[in-house]
Amino acid sequence: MDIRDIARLSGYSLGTVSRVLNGHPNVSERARERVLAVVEEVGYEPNSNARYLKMQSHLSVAIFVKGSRNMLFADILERVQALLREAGEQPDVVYLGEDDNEVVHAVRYERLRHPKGIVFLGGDPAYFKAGFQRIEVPAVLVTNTAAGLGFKNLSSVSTNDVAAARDVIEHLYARGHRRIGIIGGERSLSQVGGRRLHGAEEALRAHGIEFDYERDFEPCHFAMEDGYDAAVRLIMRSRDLTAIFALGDAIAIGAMRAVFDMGLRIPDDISIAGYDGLSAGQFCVPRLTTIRQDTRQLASRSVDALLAALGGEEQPVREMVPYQLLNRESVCTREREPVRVA
Amino acid sequence: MDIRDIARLSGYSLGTVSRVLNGHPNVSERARERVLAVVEEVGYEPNSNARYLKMQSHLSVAIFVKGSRNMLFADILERVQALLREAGEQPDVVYLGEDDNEVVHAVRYERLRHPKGIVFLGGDPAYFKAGFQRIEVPAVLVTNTAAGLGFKNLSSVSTNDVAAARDVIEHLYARGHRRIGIIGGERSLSQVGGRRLHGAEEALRAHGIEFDYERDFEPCHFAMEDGYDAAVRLIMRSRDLTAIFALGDAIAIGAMRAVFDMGLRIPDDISIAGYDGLSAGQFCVPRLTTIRQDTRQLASRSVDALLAALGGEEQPVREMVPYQLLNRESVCTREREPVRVA
DNA sequence: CTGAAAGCGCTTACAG
DNA sequence: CTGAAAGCGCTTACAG
Repeated sequence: MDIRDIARLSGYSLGTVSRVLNGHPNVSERARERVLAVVEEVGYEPNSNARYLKMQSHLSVAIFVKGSRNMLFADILERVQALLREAGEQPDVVYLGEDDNEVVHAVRYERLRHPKGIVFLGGDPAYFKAGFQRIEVPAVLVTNTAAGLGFKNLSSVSTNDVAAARDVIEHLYARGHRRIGIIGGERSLSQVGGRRLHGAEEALRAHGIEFDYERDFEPCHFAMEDGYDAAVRLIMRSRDLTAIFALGDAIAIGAMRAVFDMGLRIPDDISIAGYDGLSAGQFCVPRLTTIRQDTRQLASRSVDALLAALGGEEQPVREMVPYQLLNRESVCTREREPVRVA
Repeated sequence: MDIRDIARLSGYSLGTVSRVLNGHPNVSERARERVLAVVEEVGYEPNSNARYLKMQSHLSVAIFVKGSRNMLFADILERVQALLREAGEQPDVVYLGEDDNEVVHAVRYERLRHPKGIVFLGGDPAYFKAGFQRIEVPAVLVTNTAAGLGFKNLSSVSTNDVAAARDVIEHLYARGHRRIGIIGGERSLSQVGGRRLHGAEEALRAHGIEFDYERDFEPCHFAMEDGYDAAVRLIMRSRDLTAIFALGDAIAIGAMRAVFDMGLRIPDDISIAGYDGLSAGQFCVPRLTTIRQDTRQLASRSVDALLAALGGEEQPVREMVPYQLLNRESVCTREREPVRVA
C-alpha cells in the first residue's frame, strides 16, 4: 500500500496525493476530501524512509539522555516527550552512560539520521566545547549551561546550580552548622556537581570558613549506592561534621541510610541536605530537605527553545529556571556548643 | 558525500562499493581495502533512509517502555540496550504512559519505520490478544507472559508472579501474620498486578483464609505517591491488619512513609513486603523485604530470544526467570495474640 | 489546481 | 570479481 495506490484509488495523481498529505496549499477542497477519505479507509501510512530520503532530513528530533536511572532526567524526559509529541514531533530517545561523551554520540547520530533537532538531557560543556561545532541542527542542553560556549545553534535551560548550592549552605549555616561535609560529583567546574560544589565553597568562605577538600569532600556518582559509600568514608574521616550536603537526592538517600547504619540519628547527630527534588525525598524518614529543580519548566522551556530554533529563530536561549529550597525534616537547628573552659 | 563519491574516489563502481560496505562475499581483497581506505579517509556514512528504503526495512529494533519512571524497567532497559548494541543493533526506544496501549503504538510504529524486531518492557496481554496479529516482525514481551496467546512471533520472558506472590504470603504467614492487606495493581488477571494478587489470594486460601477484596485490598498505580494514599485508605479501613503486601517496591516505599505518618512502627505494628527488588529498597529504614526480579536475566534472555528469532528461529520462547525473596527488615515475626477469655 | 517527470542515495539481481 | 541498470516510495519544481 503506497502513495500510488492512493492516487489510483482516489482518481488523482500521485503529486496531488502528496500535496494533500503534506498540507500544501494548492489543492482543491474536493481533492483533499477525497484523498483523505481513501487514506483513512485503507489505513495508509507514508513510508518515512522514502519521505526523509527525498526531503534530505529526518523529520524527528533526537533526545540524548545521560544515565537511564537518573530519576530527575526520567521526569524531565517524560514531559519533554509529551510536549514534543503535542507539537507533532515523534522524538527518538537514545540512552547514554553517565560517563559517555554525548557529543560524540550526537555527531554520529546526526550523520546517520539527520534529525532536525537535538535535546540533551544532561551533558558536559567540556564535551560540547570540544566537538559541538560538528553538529549543525538546533540543539538544547537541559540542566547544564551552554553560556560562554558561543554556539549559535545551542540553547540551554538549567537551574542556577551555584546559587542553589549557596542557598543550601546558607540554610545550614543559619541553623548553626559550621562543620559541613559535601559528597557527590567531581571538582570539574563544567559539570553540574562541580558548580554546586563551587557555590557551596563560596558561601562557606563568605562566612569565613575555608572548605577543606581533602578532609570534607567525597566525590561520587549520582546513585544511592555511591552516596552510601561516600558518606561512610566521609564520616569516618571527619567525625566532627554536623551536616552533610549531598549534591544529588539519590546520593542523599544513600547517605541517610549510611548515617543510620553508623548508629547516628538524622537530623540530630547529622543533618542531611540533598539536591534535585526527587519525589522519593518526601518519602524518606525523615523527609529530605533539598533543592527542588523545576522539572516542569526545565522541560517546557527547553522544548520552547528548540521549537523556536526549528522555526527559524536565530538567537539561542540561555535560560535559568527558578528553583526552590524545600525545607523539610532532615536538617535541624544546631544548639550552640557550650563554651568549654580549658 | 555519498556512495557515488566513494565510487569515484576509489576507482570502483558504485555496486562494488556497496558490496564492500555490506560485507558481501564477492569482492576482491584489493577492492575492499581500497574502498575502506577511502571511506575512512573522507569519513563517509551511508544514508540510512536510502538504505532502509531500498532494503524495505529498518535495520533497527524498537523498544517500547511502559512508564518512564518505572525503575525496574529503567534497569532492564539499560541492560537490553547494551546487549543489543553489542549485537550490532542500534535500538530505538519509545516511551509510553503506564495506561497506554503498547500494541496500538507498536502497530503504528511498525508501519512507519519497519523495525526488524520489537521489545516490550511491560505490557498487557489483553492488548496483545486484541491487536498483535497485525504485527509481523519478531517481538518479545518482558516482565509479562505471552503464553496462551498463540502468536508464533511473540516470545516472553518474565518472573512467575503468581508463585512469587504466593511466596510472599507464605513468608508472612510463617511469621504469624493472619490479617494481611494488599495494595497495588488491579484485579485484571492479564496484568502483572492481577497475577500477583491472584497468587497471594491462593496462598491465603491454602491456609484457610478467604481474602476479602472489599476490605483488605486497595488498587493503585506503581508509584510512591499512590502507594502512600492507598496505604492510608487501607489502614484506616482495616485497623487490625498486621502486614501489608505492596505489589511493587515503589508502592511499598510510599506505604512505609504512610505507616510512619500514622504513628505506627514498621515492622512491629505493621510489617511491609514489596515486590521487584529495586535498589532503593535496601536504603529504606527498615530495609524492605521484597521479591527480587532478576533484571539481568530478564534482559539477557529477552535479547537472546529476539536475536534468535531475528536469526530465523521459528519457535518463540516463553520463559520464566528465577526470582528471589529478599528477607530483610520490614517484616517481623508476630507474637501469637494472647487468648482472651470472654 | 493538477499531472508528468526527475531524482533523493542506496541495494541487488543480472550479465559478463 | 565487477559494472550497468532498475527501482525502493516519496517530494517538488516545472508546465499547463
